[in-house]
This record gives sequence, C-alpha cells and structure tokens, in this order.
Amino acid sequence: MAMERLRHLGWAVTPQRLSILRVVADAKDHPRAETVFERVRREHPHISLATVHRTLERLAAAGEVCKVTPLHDSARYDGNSAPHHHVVCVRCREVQDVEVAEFDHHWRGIEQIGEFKVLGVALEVRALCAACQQKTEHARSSRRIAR
Amino acid sequence: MAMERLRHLGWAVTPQRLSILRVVADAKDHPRAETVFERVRREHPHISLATVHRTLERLAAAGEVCKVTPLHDSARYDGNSAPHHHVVCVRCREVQDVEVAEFDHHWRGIEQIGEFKVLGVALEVRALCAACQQKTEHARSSRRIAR
DNA sequence: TCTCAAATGATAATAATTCGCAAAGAGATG
DNA sequence: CATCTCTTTGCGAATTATTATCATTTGAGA
Ligand SMILES: [Mn+2]
Ligand SMILES: [Mn+2]
Ligand SMILES: [Zn+2]
Ligand SMILES: [Zn+2]
Repeated sequence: MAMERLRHLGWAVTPQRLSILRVVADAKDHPRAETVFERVRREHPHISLATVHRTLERLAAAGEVCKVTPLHDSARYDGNSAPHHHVVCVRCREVQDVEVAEFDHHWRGIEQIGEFKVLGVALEVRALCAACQQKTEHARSSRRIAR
Repeated sequence: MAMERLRHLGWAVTPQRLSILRVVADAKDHPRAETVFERVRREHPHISLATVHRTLERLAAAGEVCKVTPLHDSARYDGNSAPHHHVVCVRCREVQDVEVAEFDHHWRGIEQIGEFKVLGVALEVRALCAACQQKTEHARSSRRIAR
C-alpha cells in the first residue's frame, strides 16, 4: 500500500518513507513530526528528524496526508487526507476528527470569496476535552477554598 | 477607550499597553506581534518585543483581541474580538475577515461534540488572493515555455 | 553492474516565542 | 506628596519547531 503510493507519486521508494507513511496511516492521534519520528525510530533507529519533517511536508503538499495546525503550536498530521474537520482541546491540544455534513454541503460549490479563489475550508472547533473540563473544575473549586 | 478597557480588566494602565491596544484596534491587517511592535515603536522607541508578545497574549486570553493562527506560521491578532472567520492566502498568508451568516446560525446552540465541550468555532478558508493567483499563473505559463 | 539525480543524516541556522531577573513604574494608602 | 507593595517592563538568554547545508549514501533506470 505505502509502496504503491510512493510509486504513484513518482518518488523513490525508501525504507524511511515506507515507514513514515505506515506510521501516519496507522496513527489515530494526529501526531506531530516529533511523535512520528519516535515511532518510525523503532523500526529505523538511524532515521533523522529532518527526514521526517521533510517527508511529512512533502506528503502534505502532495495531498497524501492532512496537515492540521491547531491553535498554533506544532503542526499535526493525519493519514486521512480526505478533507475533514477537527475539534481541539484548548488546554491539552488533543485533536479529534469531527463530522459536519451540513457544513460541507453548504460549502460545496463556493469557489470564490471576494478576490480570493477558495481552495478549501478548515473548521477548527475550540473546545475542552473531558479530562481538561475536570481539571478546570478542580482548579476553580480549590481556588475558591484556598482564598 | 483603551484606558477604560484596561481599567475594566483590572490591569495597570501603562503607556505601552495603551499604545498596543490602540495599534491593534486601528489595524485592519491582522498584524503579527512583530508588526505591532514596529508600529508601537514609533511612539515608544524603547518598548521591548517581549512586552508586545506578553500583552497580546494576555489580551487574547482575556478575549479583548482575537488571535488568528493561519496555516501555522506566526500568530496574527485582530482588534475585533467578536467571533468571526477568516480567509487566508496559502501563498502570501494575507488574512481577511469573512462573513458566513448561515454557518454561524448553524452552530448556534451546539455546545457539545462527543466528550468535548465546545467553546467556539473558527473557520479558516484556505485560498489564493488575487495577486497570488496571477503569480501562480505566470509561474505556470513560463514553466511551460521554458521547457 | 554502472551512473547519477534524489534522498538521507548530522549538524548548524533560523524564526517565533517564552523565560528569568533586575530595575522602573503604577496605584493604594496615610 | 511620600512611601510601600505589587505589577510591569526591558533586556538578554533559553526554548521550540522547523528549515537549510552539505557530505555521503542509495534507489532506479540504462
Ligand atoms: Mn483529522
Ligand atoms: Mn479578523
Ligand atoms: Zn484537554
Ligand atoms: Zn496571496
């Protein structure tokens, strides 16, 4: 699978690329480059972080993976390159996919906004994950008690 | 105006903060911290870039300005803190406001997605601005001729 | 197998942002 | 106004993510 994808892109098939592609495809957690690096490393202890960055960027440019940029920290990648949307926890930065069918339907066909030629739309839902909701609660109540 | 806003936040009123607040309020171009710095500098030649970063971050946290994070480079700030959406040119990173009434209407009321408690939604339209459309055209045709 | 452009690894460089801390300033109080 | 205290500032160093450089290796076609 990974091999065909590289062939199809007309790129050289290297063990590093195969591994990166597999890691990103298997990941369900929108990993950052560093995380992909750690995972690929288990198979290829000698791989360089730079190679991971380079490869992910090229894959994103080629539309093979989706690059998510949640609330501006490090970029996060998703093996699922089909356009889709994300919820991001504003506290811990966990990223999860969201389906918004009506939304996509609404955008279908819109290809111009003012002077801009529309290429795509990314919806970023800013939210608090379950764990962080609790932590925030705790913080609040202990502050109340403390003072 | 700027003064009342600081008072209302319970923050010390300093000339630096007043100036930053005014610059961001007047800016129509979603400036980055560095740009705000350059503008504030004209009034306060001794201000530090760190102060600008600090202040913008605190203002964003307080909801006084809107922090936009277009395609993951440097953060961009908007004096208009009312929730709204943006088109970003994927080539030159120009940022412009966009109105999507139906969209906002659709989201009104949604406050939970799975385990996540929704705080807000940010729509980022990826696009090409007029200038960059042209440049891309040129690049294409000259490449065609070149070869 | 031979050749060579493409890819990699190691490391340095860059860019944006944050941190640490001493000095200056804001605001409250008498 | 003088004084006290807590906040904010400026500066430089540190951190973090990402990109660039370049010598070396390697895939892929002839
Ligand atoms: Mn995703
Ligand atoms: Mn805006
Ligand atoms: Zn969280
Ligand atoms: Zn542009």
